[in-house]
Amino acid sequence: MLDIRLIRDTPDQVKQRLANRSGDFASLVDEVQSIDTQRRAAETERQKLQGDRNRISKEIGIAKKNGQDTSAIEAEVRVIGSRIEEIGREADVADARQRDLLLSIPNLPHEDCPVGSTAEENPEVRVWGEKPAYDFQPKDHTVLGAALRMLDFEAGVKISGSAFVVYRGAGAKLERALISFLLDLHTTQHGYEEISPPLLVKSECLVGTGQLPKFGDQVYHSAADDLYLIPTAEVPVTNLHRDEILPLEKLPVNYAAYTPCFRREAGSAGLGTRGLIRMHQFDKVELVKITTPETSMAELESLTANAEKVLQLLGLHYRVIELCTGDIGFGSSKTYDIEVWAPGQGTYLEVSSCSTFGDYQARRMNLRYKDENGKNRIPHTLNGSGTALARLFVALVETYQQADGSILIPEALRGHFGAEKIG
RNA sequence: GGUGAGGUGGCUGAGUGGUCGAAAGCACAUCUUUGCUAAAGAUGCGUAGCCUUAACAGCUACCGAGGGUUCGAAUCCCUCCCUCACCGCCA
Repeated sequence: MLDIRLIRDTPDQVKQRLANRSGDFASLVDEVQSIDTQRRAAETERQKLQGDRNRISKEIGIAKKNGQDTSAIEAEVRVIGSRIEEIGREADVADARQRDLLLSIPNLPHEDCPVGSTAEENPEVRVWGEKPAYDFQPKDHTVLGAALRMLDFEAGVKISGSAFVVYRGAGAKLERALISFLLDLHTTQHGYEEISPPLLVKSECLVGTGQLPKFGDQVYHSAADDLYLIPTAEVPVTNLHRDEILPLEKLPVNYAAYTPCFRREAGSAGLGTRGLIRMHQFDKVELVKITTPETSMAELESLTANAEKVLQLLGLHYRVIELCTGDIGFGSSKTYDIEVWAPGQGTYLEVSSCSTFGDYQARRMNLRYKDENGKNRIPHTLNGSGTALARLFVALVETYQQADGSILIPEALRGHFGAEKIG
């Protein structure tokens, strides 16, 4: 969430920067401001009264020790007590309301973030490789997957409904090989620590990373236990340090985690019509960093480079775009998307979204670090997919398909897959 | 799931209704002294909020969480959570 002091001191600047996002947040900022004023007035009054009560209660203790009658003075404190209760309720209500409001206001886009209103205005940052040429009509991964008995969409529907899939045979093995290839790359070449977190988390975690309270309809929830299925490993992994004060030496923190991800995709158009591209459950290797504010922008570049390395090693053509202010996520202050080319689709597919959240998530989860002067400061959090598996699977299979319907395994993956081709 | 024990500051640990935000020790920081790969002493050393300031200071809250009793709660009562041990069940 945003720093209330920033809103208090420079409300117009805050509103101006939020105005570049999609959605209107000016009225929320106004409301936070007026609640904050009320809250502080009530808080000040409460604290003054509490001080009075503490002082007089001490006097009662002393008087009683001296054997004096204290009934009059006790009655006086009783009046103060009921007043404290009254004003305290006001303060608590205002405090809760203020927190709710702050949790509903998105992060400020970074100064570097290109201004724009829709995805069409996202600038292309760079392109790697080029679209492969085929002397035959490249097939869609659903066709290839069915022919090679790798993907069974009917079985997914039978077991769990639309937008679920069963990987089988070489498909299941390819998925597994990709996971271990990605984890090995990031842990041995890029310096990340591997994390295997719980897939069910408490609501506090989702508040911490920003999915709650606004996007509760997008996550699966087990009401009986009040636990949520993670929509991304970002949630449990970033929250590893919720409510902690990290020593400076521990920064930057670099974590890589493979997990399945679960998304309800409520309101998404085209669910279930395009093979693996948008599923309720998909695998992903996520990269998470916690850094000092001074280094976060450089770390965003290296995080993005780490994710790009995956596609480079697999020889997949991709481009990097930067999201404009109208398209970045709720908690993000700057985001790069990596889109891989899928020949069978004839489109680019987003396989990674690399963002810095500035101190936005850290403030929500009360995460801090001690700086060189021993002062508590708020670190920056970053994350990016390194990469999403289902779409990577699509790009890989479609890119390396051969005229005879078989699929070549790129060299970098052969050690993990244990064969040179499928089919 | 059952029974028992317990949750106090970075750690250990005292504190069962009244100057307790909390003794003591350890760790840590600064300073002093002696000197040499260490010792002694002094001082300081939690988090958040409010109010202020050039800066300091001051006030309030926090002893697992929430509620209750009371003029006053770390301390008494209730509910919940967690940890440990043993038992049961189980991949």
